Amino acid sequence: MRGHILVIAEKPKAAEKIALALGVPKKYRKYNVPYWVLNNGNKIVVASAAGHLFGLAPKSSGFPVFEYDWRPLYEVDRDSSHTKKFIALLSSLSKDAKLYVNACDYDIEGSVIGFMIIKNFGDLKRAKRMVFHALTPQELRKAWRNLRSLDWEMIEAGLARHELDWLWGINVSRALMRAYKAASKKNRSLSAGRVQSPTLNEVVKKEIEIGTFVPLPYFLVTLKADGFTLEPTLKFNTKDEASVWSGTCKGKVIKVVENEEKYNPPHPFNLPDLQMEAARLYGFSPAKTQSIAEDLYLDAYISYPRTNSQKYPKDLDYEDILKHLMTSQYSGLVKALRKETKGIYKPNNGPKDDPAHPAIYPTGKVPKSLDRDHMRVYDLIIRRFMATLASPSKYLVKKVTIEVKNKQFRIIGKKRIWMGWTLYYPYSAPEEKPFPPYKEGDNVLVKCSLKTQYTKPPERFTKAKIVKWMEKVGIGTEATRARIVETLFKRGYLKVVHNKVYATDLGMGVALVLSTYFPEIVSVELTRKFEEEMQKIRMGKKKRKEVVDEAKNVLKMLMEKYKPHLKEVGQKLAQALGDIEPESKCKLCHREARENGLCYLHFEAYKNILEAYSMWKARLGISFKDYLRKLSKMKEAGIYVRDIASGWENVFESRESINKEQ
DNA sequence: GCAAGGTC
Repeated sequence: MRGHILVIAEKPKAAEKIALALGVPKKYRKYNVPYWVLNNGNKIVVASAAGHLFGLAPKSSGFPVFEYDWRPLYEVDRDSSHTKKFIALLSSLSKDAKLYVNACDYDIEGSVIGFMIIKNFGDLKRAKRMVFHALTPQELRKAWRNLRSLDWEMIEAGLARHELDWLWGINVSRALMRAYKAASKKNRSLSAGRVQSPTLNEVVKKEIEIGTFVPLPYFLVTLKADGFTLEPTLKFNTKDEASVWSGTCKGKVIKVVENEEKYNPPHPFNLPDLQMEAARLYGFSPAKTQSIAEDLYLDAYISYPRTNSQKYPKDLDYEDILKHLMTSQYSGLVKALRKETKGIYKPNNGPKDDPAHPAIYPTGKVPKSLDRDHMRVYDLIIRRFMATLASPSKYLVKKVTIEVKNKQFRIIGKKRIWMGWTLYYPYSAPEEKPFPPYKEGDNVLVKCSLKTQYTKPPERFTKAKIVKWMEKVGIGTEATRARIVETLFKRGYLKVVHNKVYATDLGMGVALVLSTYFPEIVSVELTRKFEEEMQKIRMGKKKRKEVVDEAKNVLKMLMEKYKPHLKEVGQKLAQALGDIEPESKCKLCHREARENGLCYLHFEAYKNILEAYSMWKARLGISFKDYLRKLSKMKEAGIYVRDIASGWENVFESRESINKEQ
């Protein structure tokens, strides 16, 4: 192995593609890890990492802690024992190499992964960076001809990202644990971080909103003709306004338009879209879908799933994939697709992109047997793939405009006249609606019905919706979001009932403590700030040390301010976990009383009840007592609102207060 | 023991 060039990829799949692009490689195995050797004038050895092989570890168990080391990941993290054999191989292949090429993904993490390997086992003075944005042979050969010097700014930015997350995460987590231990004498894993804490805070905000929600009454008038509902329905604040629309009225058809509407195929799957669909159709959590997709990937049934892209690779051989699928249960659909496209495949690529990986597609390898859940995800991917290549679906749409009391309403009928992509992926096909039988000039009898309705609280999160929210606000990555949501459950901050997410007392307590003492960490802005700092380092405008020192100073200051409150914070957390009782209890629950003898949740509900009454009185003319009676039984009303409403006389003891409110 | 980020 003397004098070879060692090329380091981020993962085995990429290593293989690089090796195949650079020549005719021979595949070897050592420590059960594959690597490739080829000769194109130089002896080239292509091997790979498996993501990060090194991680940060504290130098002490103190608090706060600002000293850390880079250590092999398998020493630091129990779940990373598989990285040991990669380290062993890379260490062995690094001996006597004349050049080291970092060929990991071209992003700050890839720069760190390759850098740590070369730093530990090779020689940074004889190192180069290979820069490519797709794993196609052309792109890889071009990158090989244009090897760059080591990308120090990217490396520094990546190292800083690790250090900042570590400093914030470990210190704030320890702050929580120290406080809890001081109050309860118990050890318990508590945590906080740049991504998990804003996520927790968002769920807690919604929990409080739902729990203290007071519905407002309004009046809804629905118009119907021959069983068809007219759009829109009418909303009124008072019964008087609504009563104009009652009984049977005359309507006249003033316009009938029939035309064809086209619906384009869906976009190729990225991971968030796949997770949403699996959640919608099968109730799978994002973590479950991701883990299944990873299994399918490792068995080579589908392409790399941890992607945000909605675009297939430019040179993807669609016919080749379909040809293989002919031997599967999908052969009927493949035939139909070939027929309608005449073999010309133009995917409906979406707008989202990912520098490292294309959208998810099936490789064509047909699984022999899959369990039910794997089959469901595989089926979604196959069908979605075919649908993206198919033609738009067509619907005949009949829009009838009916005038009633000088106001225009519509009835819309929809009939599918061309299946198009909905044949392959029926799960998001637009719904058919019966055709209204009217023609222009028809007189129709319209029946009005009046209903009292109540506004609804915001919808609860599902796990999939949390992941979607994280994506929307730009925190976490494809690979980490679902995992971080699971962390919140593992900590006992969140729980799930019938697929809906609830914040626990502990979760609410932690969110409250963090918002009070470490507001930065519950804000998505911390991620923005990190990103700006990384950008500055990459542009050479700032040094890693400056950025890290600034963070250390901010944290030192926050911890100094926090320390005097350690005891009360600990008590709060211990109360939330039921380890200790509060000194003065809320009149309605086990929580600590704050105002009017109520905890902060019941007090918030109390305020909302008082505030909403004027609206109820104006709209329904209801007495305060009846208002409370009604609220106590409404499912739309928050749980704390119902507690207050049904316990009002015990809590406030008097009709006097009731009369006063009237 | 605690983060977030890669990937087996």
